[in-house]
Amino acid sequence: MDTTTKQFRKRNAILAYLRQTKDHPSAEMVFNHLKPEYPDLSLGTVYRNLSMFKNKGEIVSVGTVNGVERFDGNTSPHVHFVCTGCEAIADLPQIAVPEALNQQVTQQTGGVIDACQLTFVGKCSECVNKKSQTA
Amino acid sequence: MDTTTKQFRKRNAILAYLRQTKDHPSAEMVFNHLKPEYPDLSLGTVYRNLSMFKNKGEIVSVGTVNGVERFDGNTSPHVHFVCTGCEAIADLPQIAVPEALNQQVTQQTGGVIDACQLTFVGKCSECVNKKSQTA
DNA sequence: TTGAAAATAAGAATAATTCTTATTGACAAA
DNA sequence: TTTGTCAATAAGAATTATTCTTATTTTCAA
Repeated sequence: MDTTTKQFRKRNAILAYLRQTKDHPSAEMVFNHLKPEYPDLSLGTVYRNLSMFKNKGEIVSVGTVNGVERFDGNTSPHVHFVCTGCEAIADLPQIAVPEALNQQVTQQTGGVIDACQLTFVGKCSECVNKKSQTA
Repeated sequence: MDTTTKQFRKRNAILAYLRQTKDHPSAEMVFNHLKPEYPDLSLGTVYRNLSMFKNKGEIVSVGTVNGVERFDGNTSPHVHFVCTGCEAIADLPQIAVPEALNQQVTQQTGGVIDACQLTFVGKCSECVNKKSQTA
């Protein structure tokens, strides 16, 4: 019975979704997206696998918004924009972190740098408009 | 009885500690630090006040390390260095975020930028040494 | 003093995340 | 092919982080 096979490898579905989506979903968002197709999917499984993929470097955490961790299947370093209105996280692919900064930090700390996170926080144009409509 | 007075205004003690320390403590770290002096301090009170100070802009969140939020009493924007070994967060006061980046982002998004977080993640010199000793 | 409203805080409740244990898959040996 | 063993996977239980509810204290005007 091939449904039995389908029942497993939920791990793959989780990774595939992260890779494919342009959102930067939380564990719960991933769960909600996959639950219809995998009815006996557990939220714990989503957390466990996200954590495992993160450790393996297959996905990346882009920090937390209102206490909820968000993930990105795109591991190449890029800048993020977090909207405090709708809680969306968008990529800013055309902006790069100046390499000179890394070198400065290495010098100052005397340690080793693994990653650099640059995040802009604000309101996206949509939420700015919504706000002005209300007022 | 003036001990009664001391029993309250724990809020002030929380803010004072954040202002004075160079660590970037979590709610629990703040709780552990103040508990000896304020034996009936509740962890909930620490969370609530940290959240309130954050909203008022008197302190700032510097993100989470291993799922635990960390705070900074220094609200002037500066760069952080997170050590994944000892979970310490240090300031890098001499490094500034290039203003040109802000302008780029404003143009690209068409939205409003409230803040910019630049964080370097790696191992501090101490943890690098520890690691090589073990090997 | 006393009464009402605001401020403050403890403990209860909830939400996020991790741990434990049971189930399934893979695959070598019979 | 079956069966046994070990690794992989996952569900639900448990734990930890955070927020909510309700009780206590303070303030201050009457």
